[in-house]
Amino acid sequence: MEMTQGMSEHGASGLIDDFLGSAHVLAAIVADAIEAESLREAGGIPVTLSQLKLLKLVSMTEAQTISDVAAVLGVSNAAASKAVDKLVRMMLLRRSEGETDRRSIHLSLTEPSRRLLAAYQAARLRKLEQVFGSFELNDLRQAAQLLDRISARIVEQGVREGQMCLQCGIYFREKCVLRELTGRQCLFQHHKERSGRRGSEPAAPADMRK
Amino acid sequence: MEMTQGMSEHGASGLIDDFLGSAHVLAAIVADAIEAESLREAGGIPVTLSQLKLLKLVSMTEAQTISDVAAVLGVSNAAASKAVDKLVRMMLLRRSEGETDRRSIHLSLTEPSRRLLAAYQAARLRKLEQVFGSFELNDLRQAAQLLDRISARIVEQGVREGQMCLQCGIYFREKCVLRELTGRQCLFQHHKERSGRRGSEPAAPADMRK
DNA sequence: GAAGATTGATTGTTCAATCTTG
DNA sequence: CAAGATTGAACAATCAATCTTC
Repeated sequence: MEMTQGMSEHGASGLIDDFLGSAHVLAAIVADAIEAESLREAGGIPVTLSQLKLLKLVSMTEAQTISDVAAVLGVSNAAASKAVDKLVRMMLLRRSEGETDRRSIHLSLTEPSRRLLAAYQAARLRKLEQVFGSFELNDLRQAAQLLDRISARIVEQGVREGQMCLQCGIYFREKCVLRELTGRQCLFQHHKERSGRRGSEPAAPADMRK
Repeated sequence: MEMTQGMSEHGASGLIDDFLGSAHVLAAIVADAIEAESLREAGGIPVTLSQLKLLKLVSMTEAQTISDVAAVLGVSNAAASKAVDKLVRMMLLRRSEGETDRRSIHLSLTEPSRRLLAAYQAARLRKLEQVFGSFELNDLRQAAQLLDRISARIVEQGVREGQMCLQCGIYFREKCVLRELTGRQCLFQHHKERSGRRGSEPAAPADMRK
């Protein structure tokens, strides 16, 4: 029974485990007590976090292929197709054929989903202010930087090439450090570029994330 | 095309979103590229992360009720029961009736699962050394502290009382700051106390985490 | 023929109901 | 009858196969 101690001498391994544990716990609690809870408070229609993610994606990019949706949601094409279908039946998404390519799809929000999204954002903002009011922005900035550097390092080291980054979860980011540090492409960005290039609609989501 | 800036006026909300995004991304990447990947490298039997979690729990606490297993895994009792059943069929767990209370269950590892766990731990340690070799332990310590304080604050603020903490994921912690800061109980700890009290076995897992 | 989306079969999850022991 | 564990029905995820449009 060796494999007892810590990483190098002693302590290091325990420290790293603590660090990883802290990051995991924070992520889990945020998802549960901030995101999902805000969603519940947004009231009305019961919607899962993964469904919200889809709605948010649509509001931000006017997504036009199921594959992109799937990648951003982190699920299979099949699952994305079914998820979209369900939201359409719930009247939270509008689905129309692509204009230039009839294989692809154009998704847009409906009034109810716009309201839902806005209510969620408001509830979330309230919670975040309560929680983060007492922390130093500088500390947060610094910590975020460290986390990003670690993420980047893991990706550099460990992930086989040719894969896009799709770890954003619900946090689509204009300025993604992973992207910058690793040169890895991200489907959110990828889609924004593509849909930007063909200026079919102004689309102006304008409500999220400000 | 605005949607660039941030929270209240400018900056704060964007910063917090970035921070939360960084934490989420790190957690996701660690799960994918460290934990799951180490598990794949451990080779032999294909086991999911959630199954590993169960094995690890057993190795650390000699778990004795399905409900505890369920809570720590973060799934329902039904799912836990089925998961245990499957691992038993795969010969990775031994299940016997409780000694004092025949309703409950006593779980223990088998030789193959012991080997699997050890291989996983070794692969994981290798990866962690590669990844974290270049970071300052002090920065990690400090960041972990900040993360913990934020988690604790969210729990204080947002979570309805009477719930246990079960957010550890795969990171069972002897010294959980959430527990200390919030007084909230944790099932891992809870079980350790209980099983410590009835000294039925030395059990000495002793191999994990030290 | 290849890219996109959908459908069918399997697996894993939940909730509700049931069975067993205390 | 309460606490524990299991079983059955319903729902979402996956992979493989299919259908449609380019």
